[in-house]
Amino acid sequence: MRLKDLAEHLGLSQTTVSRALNGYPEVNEATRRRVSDAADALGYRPNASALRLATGRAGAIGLVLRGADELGPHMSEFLSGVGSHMAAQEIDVLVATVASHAEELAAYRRLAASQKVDAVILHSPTTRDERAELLLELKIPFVLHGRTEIGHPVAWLDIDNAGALERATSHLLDLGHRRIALLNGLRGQTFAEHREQGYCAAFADRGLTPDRGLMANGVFTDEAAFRTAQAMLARRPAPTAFLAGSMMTALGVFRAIRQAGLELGTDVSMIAHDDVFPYLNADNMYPTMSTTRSPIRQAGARIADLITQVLAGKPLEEVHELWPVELVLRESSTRVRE
Amino acid sequence: MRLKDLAEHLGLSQTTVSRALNGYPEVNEATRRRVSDAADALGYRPNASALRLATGRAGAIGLVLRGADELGPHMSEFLSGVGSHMAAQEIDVLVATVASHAEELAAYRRLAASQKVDAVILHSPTTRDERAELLLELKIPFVLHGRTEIGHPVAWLDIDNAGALERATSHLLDLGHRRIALLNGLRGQTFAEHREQGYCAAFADRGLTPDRGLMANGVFTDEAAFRTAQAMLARRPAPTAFLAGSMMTALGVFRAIRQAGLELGTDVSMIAHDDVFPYLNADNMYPTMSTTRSPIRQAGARIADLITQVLAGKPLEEVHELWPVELVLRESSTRVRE
DNA sequence: CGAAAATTTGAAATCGCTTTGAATGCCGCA
DNA sequence: TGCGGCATTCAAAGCGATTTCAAATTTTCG
Repeated sequence: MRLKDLAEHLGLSQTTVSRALNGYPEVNEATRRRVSDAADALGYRPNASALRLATGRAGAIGLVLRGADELGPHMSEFLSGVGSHMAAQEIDVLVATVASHAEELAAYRRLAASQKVDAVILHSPTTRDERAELLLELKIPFVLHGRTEIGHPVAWLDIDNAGALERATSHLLDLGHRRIALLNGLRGQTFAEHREQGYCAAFADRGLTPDRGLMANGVFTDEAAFRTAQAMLARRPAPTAFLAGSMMTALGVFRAIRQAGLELGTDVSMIAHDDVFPYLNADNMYPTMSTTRSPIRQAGARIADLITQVLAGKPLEEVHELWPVELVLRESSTRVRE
Repeated sequence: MRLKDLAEHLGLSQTTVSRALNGYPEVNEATRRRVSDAADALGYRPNASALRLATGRAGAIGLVLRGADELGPHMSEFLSGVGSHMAAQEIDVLVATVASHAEELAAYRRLAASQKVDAVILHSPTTRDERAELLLELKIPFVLHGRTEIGHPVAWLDIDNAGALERATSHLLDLGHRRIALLNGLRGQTFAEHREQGYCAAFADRGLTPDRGLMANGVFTDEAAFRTAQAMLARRPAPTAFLAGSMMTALGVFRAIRQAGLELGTDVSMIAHDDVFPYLNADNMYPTMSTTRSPIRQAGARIADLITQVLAGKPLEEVHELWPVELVLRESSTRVRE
């Protein structure tokens, strides 16, 4: 069913039918009704490629995922947040997966050259993100999930990682902990730097300095966390508290604690960052897990929103959102016990 | 940079340039070289919409995700498997998210009507999957991840869930377990039915009958698993072994076991199904987890492959793959101890 | 050498839509 | 009656690629 068929069926020109369906004012209300009824009845929908070619809009946004390891379970949540908002706008989401940084850059170049997307979502930025610079150069609008420091203004949405870690660390310090291990993300990632800043700030506020040996950078897998935590617990004096970068990290740390013959929430404390996965609930862990909490799905939905604003022409300087992070105290964080 | 521009730049017609780039035989080798060099140098890539319109191929496949709860962490792995293979073919992956079954059907109708995709990947089928029937009716080619029983032949790739559970159950029976709890997926899902069949078959082989009260259906979240396992452990006599439907399920069961004051691998055994997430490793759990193992990422990559075969015209009857599932024995499954 | 065949190139039609610019019909009003 | 103005409708020209069909050039060979 093409526009032409529909037009013939109705005894109208393509022009009129097109206008009727797209809500142009110069078409008779009776005609419009007739057209849109027929379109519904016949299940007409414009051919996407033709529409895109004619309008010059791709009607799609891109999301490039690099290696599942880095993304882990976050992505499906984030994606469903994005998707829910995009569907309403008749914009689809193109997901490309790449293996390396170089491939990722190439992917953006391809997207730009073939004009497959109107904008992209950029995530997991580094402090000075090369991809962001490339996107600016390619003139692909984008919204950044996170922050980066490059010359130009960019649209971004981020959670207050520094604030979250400052509060979490402060809380542990207030409970008397002094040797607090930080299992952070990879060095260079903006969020990891911010978390470190927050962590250090809490110490500094109290005239204390953190132990460098208790600050680790790595991927957020149970395995990496297990190894790191195990090594740290073997030190003397051992840390009395852990700040875990993600729920997967928390699982690994938890395992290390048990294997060391210690008890979480009694001998050792932990606060983990929780992106809120529906299939893994901090509240249902045993003991229940204290967390810094920020739903990643909502962030995805909001970013989708911001993308449409950017595409509508809103100045990038005005598209900045810093979301606060809740500190939810549960059983895993308790007063130090030496 | 349009084809026209490139053609003018080279002093050639669009026809020739197009042919040169698309590998048609009737173009002089010297010309072809000249053209493709220029294309590379200038970074020319055909406009995707125009290309699609002209060729009638959408150059994309669709993947509709319904509610993150059902998918959980599986999807990002699966997706990266799919994506890696599709990128090579210059086919992109369109991900749509929907909230309900009805929305999902509507999404397929939209995809069909607007011809946004050449094919789709259908996953998590029910025994008689309505979506599969719709796709046939809409004449959208698809490959099913899983199996379903509808009138027509469909292309599918599935893992041998029945075989996997039969072996896992048999193993537990051989270890002397008789009260083996099965934490299965939702009723109606094909894989859940298959798993139940395998489970029952193992009992039947030994002239035994499983306890219906130990067969539960639910979503694969730690929370659901925890509740179910907790309830089952409260029964008398209590189950001595668990078959967990996923790694998330395993975490929940594990927690229930500990909370009941029991020890996994000693008092209670468990075998979990492992889809192999890079961020959660059965080998690194404590105790290490016995699993039925089948990497979902590979399945995604292979399905991408099958899609291209189907699009190339391979008869659906010939596109069937049943993947065996490994049974990996580790510390969590031991001889029963009454 | 010259006609036929083979090779190489190009002009124009096509894909299905939007949008420009023109045409039609109808009304009111002088 | 006639004409400007308004409300509607339409024919045709894009959008940027592929592809058909024809033309130009070169090669082959009797």
